[in-house]
Amino acid sequence: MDKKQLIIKHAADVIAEKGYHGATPKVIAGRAGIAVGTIYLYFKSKEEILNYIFVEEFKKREKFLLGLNTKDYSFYEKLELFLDFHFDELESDESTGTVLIQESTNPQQQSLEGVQKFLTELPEIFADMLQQAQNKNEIRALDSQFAARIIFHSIRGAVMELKKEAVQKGHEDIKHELKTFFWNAIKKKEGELPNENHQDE
Amino acid sequence: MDKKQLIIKHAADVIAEKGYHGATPKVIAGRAGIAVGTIYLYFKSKEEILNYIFVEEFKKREKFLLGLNTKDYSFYEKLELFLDFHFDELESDESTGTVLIQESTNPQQQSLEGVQKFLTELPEIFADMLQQAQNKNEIRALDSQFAARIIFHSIRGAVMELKKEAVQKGHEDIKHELKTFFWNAIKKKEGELPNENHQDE
Amino acid sequence: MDKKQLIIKHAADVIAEKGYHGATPKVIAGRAGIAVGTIYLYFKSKEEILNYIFVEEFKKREKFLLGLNTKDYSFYEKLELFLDFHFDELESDESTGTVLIQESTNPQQQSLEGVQKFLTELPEIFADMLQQAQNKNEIRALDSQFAARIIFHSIRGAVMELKKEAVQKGHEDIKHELKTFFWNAIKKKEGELPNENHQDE
Amino acid sequence: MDKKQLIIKHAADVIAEKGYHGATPKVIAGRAGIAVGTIYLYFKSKEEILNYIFVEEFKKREKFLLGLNTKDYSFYEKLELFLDFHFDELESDESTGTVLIQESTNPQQQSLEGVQKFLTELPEIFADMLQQAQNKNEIRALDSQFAARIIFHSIRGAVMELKKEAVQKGHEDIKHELKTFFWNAIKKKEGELPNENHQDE
DNA sequence: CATGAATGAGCATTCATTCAT
DNA sequence: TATGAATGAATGCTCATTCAT
Repeated sequence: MDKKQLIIKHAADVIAEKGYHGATPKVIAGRAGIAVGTIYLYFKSKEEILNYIFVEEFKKREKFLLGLNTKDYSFYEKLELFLDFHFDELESDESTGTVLIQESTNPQQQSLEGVQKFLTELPEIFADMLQQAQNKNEIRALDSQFAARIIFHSIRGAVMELKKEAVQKGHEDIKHELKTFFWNAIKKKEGELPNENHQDE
Repeated sequence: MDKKQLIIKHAADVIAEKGYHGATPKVIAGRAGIAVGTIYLYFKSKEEILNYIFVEEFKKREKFLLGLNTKDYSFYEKLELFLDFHFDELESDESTGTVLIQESTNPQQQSLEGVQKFLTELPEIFADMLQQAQNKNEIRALDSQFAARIIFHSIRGAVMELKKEAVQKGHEDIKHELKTFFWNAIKKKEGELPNENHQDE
Repeated sequence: MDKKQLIIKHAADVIAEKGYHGATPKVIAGRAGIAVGTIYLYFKSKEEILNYIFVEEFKKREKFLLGLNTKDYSFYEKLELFLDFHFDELESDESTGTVLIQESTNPQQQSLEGVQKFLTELPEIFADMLQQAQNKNEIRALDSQFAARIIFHSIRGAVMELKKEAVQKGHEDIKHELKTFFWNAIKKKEGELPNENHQDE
Repeated sequence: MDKKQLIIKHAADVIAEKGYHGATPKVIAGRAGIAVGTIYLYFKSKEEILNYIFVEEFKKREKFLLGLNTKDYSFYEKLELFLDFHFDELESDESTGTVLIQESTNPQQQSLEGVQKFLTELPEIFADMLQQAQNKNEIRALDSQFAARIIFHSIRGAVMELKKEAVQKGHEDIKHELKTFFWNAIKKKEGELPNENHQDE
């Protein structure tokens, strides 16, 4: 197995478990069954490990999202496919998902190139998709930038919850719930805000 | 001036800026214009400062939410009032809001009583409100626990974004956008999921 | 009650219990029911408290020993009276005795005037007594300086033991054992205890 | 060179000189010519260093004393051999001896396994030897437990004195004085030192 | 390539002492 | 006198990083 991937894998495990600061190179090396020094043959610093994780995961999602745009999907289909992709990723590698969510909130980590990309470029692509959907009249009028971020962070939140509740509910149910939730939030059609209704009365 | 509040205030500032680990007692004391030792006159440990912040903020929100339930508001009104309250809090004390969002994701902090309350009891109260709204037929059928958490974390996410973009958009606009978003996501009435529509075609 | 004595009393208690370094002014003040600042009205420093204890206890013993020399006792009688005096002191104020033994071994404390006196002048007086006894042919030939110190430290050791064993044996028994032990060690030739001789006469 | 022994050696030096509390890891490391962190590669804490010293020295003495019992020595010979052994140890490593005596009186250190063993098990073995000697009629009737402790602590005291007086008197003289002192204190009846008897034969 | 002992700046915390009240 | 909140130097210990083997 590629040693760089071996390190990344165990680093993600330990960071997910103990947080970035609790994850010492010694512990990561121990888990990976290698020497501390070996980590520094593949990464310049501990920070770079985290950065690498974010860069890799960003690339995967970016590629997928850009790929979606080349095909002739409705926005709802895109949303669905992206959520499926996202959840599949999380299922296949739980700790990496946790790390993405956990460590992106830390201000000291937000200067990392990978974290920054993950946090700004990904919602950006998503916002573009929302804007196109709006142009095509597939969804209601909304601030696409803002809505993209709400959705992006809601997914983060949903994932956080999933860790906690020892999964009473299956991933499938949660995905469905999320899709419905978001679709209702952004879809075209009926319904003004109730207080506008109130004002009519 | 109350020294405990002085410490809390500057601790929140520094934690918001540098993260919990970057916020050393030395720096906090420096900002507050007091000696390091003084911190430990009011708090048993650095951890206790963070915990205190969470406990206090939890109490405020709990009180407000429980207060809402005693009055005869529609769910939409409740949602609106809570968002108003929440955003007002954040506006009046930006760093505390940042801390709440930032530090609640760290696994090492999640064992703190205050963090735990904030992360579990608050969505719980919110879930109760959603459940009642469902019973009264105010909103569509949904998993109230899960929806509560999506909303809760979306607010967290929205707040995170607000910090970043040097507020191109005003709080008022964001509040309105969020209200609309959530209300559409959960309101009664029209509209099945589009793919169900597709299947009909 | 004299406040200086009040402080000394509780300081001795705490030092006996936790050692000099474990005895913080805060704890001492707490036990004495006074404020920390008050201690510093009566003592220049924490070190001075310890010094004061040693000086006071040294004075008591010095006075007693010098007093013995003015009277016409046999050496055995003197030894007996001194042991009685010493044990009586310990019984009436256990923690002070513990402090004397405990803290005199610490090299950082040995520069204190009081500790130094206790550790050097007291055995010196005792050595003089031994020397006189030798001159009068009451005891065997020995190095009086050295013997004085052996005896002095044996008493310290005996006292240390007394603390530990929850006193299975009474003070009286221990005193008798010590007297016999020392007397045999230094007496002229074989023979009975001198006061047994006296009783015979 | 073994680094654990290097640390122990310099730790003992510094503790002997400044006491346990004055011996900071920084100073110990400085003396040993290593970094502070290196200490913690070999010892879990500063306390463990002290404990290790006591455990090691206890083992040495225990082994020697138990070894004596397997051979057919008279008690006087045993006493003599033990004193010789003890003083040889002290001569070859002065600071360790000082530490044993100095730090065993501190109540906070007395909970350490090694200190406890040194202070209770060693006199216990000695007491057994005294009891056997009594049974064989080699020495007078006495409380073997108590006498063992007097002797044990007298040796401690004698050692303490030795440090101080810049050794006016040689170790040999002191050993002889101690042997005579103890032998007189415990021997059967009047009489000469046993080895003088031996020489007579 | 791989190792892991060694490093030392930096951390959270304590506590003897002061001083305005 | 008496107070006790405030101080900040100093403590024991950790951990990201290096480098000789």
